[in-house]
Amino acid sequence: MARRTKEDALKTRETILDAAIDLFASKGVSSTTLANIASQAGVTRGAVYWHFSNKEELVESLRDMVLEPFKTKQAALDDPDLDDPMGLLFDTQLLFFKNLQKNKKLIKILKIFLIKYENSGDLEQVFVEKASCHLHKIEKLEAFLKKAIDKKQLPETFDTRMGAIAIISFIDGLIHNYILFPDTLSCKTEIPKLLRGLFNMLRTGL
Amino acid sequence: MARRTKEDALKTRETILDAAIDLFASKGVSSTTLANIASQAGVTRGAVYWHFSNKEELVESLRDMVLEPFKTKQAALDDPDLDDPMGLLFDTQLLFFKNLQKNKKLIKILKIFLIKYENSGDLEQVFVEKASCHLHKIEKLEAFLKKAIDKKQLPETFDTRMGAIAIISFIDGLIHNYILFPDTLSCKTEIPKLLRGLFNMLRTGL
DNA sequence: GCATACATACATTCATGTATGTATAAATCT
DNA sequence: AGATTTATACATACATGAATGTATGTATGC
Repeated sequence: MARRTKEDALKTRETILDAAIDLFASKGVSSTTLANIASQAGVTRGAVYWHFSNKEELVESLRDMVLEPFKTKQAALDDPDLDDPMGLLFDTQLLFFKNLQKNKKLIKILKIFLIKYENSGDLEQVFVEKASCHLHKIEKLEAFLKKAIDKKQLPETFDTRMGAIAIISFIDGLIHNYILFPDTLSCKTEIPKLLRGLFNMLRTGL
Repeated sequence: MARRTKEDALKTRETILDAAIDLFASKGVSSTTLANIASQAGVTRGAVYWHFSNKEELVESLRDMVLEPFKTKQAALDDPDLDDPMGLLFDTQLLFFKNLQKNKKLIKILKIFLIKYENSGDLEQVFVEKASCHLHKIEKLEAFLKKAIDKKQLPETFDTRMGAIAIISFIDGLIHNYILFPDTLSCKTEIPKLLRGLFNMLRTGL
């Protein structure tokens, strides 16, 4: 049998992607072969090579699946004049975790890139940099914090460099924790509390 | 030429380990071959196989190089009666970063296990669990925080579960940040400030 | 003389990539 | 509308290289 309909083809493509997600998240990217993915998806390597030119392209497809949602959110953060920068930052971060909570597949993909994929060369951690809404680049976050200072939401003497590092580190750690133990952190209670703790720390402590 | 003296053998063993560290840290574990390591070390695969039975054993040797220093420190934290738990916790974490600062090789090895190694199976993150002085196990950290409550260093109403998560996440994030950009964080100024901020957050905020 | 500390050579597996086959959906022609 | 053609969506088969593991050689310190 061959040449299914156009919709059938899209379906197998997604089946292959799902198989890849599961295997990558459990065995790691480099130790899962395209044959593994094919058999898990119930197809042959021929199908995999038809939809993706190689494993790297498969990985990049997964990467896009996580990054795309943030592209839209990023625009709001780049807005030059905001009346409540810190509030927006808080909401954005909370929204990130809410999305994770209701999308189990997203968690798996994040897991792949955070602990199941060996990034190489200078591009290392490129993904993680963008993971929490593209603010992961320290410079961008610093610029954003300066807006908060302008709006009197942070003290004049605030050290933006250290503030940026504190935010990135804390969020990063929370993401790692969430990925390993999703059940220990609820977006209704724990996450907001922790984020509020972080933001209080920024306002009061140095 | 063959059969060098006993000290020579130990020297080549360390040369091989150093080569492995460099290659693993730059290319990732799975994409560096034993032939790569051998040539980088100036020996043949025969030498590598003489000292290590395979790549996995090499990786575990590196793991031991990082974990061993913590074994000793852990004993102090397990002490049932301490008069200054939070102080000890602070000092231990700071010492961790100080060790990183003066041991460039340690940073590389940490980098390998944090972002250049795809952990598989249920043992995933075993290393990371132990990275910050074995306190990474939430239960252990919770028990430790209870000691701090007993000593009135934390409020009676303190949520130890969330406190543990906050500490682990923040430290984890700082470690990741330090590994990627060691120069942005000094153990003399930034790290103590950030740790103090964390500890203040625990005392005051929720 | 024997175990050591390697180097060299060989055999095997295994994942990849590509080439080819093929049935059928879809487009084109009449 | 039916017949023919063509591109599609795979399955199958094959060829290749690369990494591994092991076996063997060998010089030398002990």
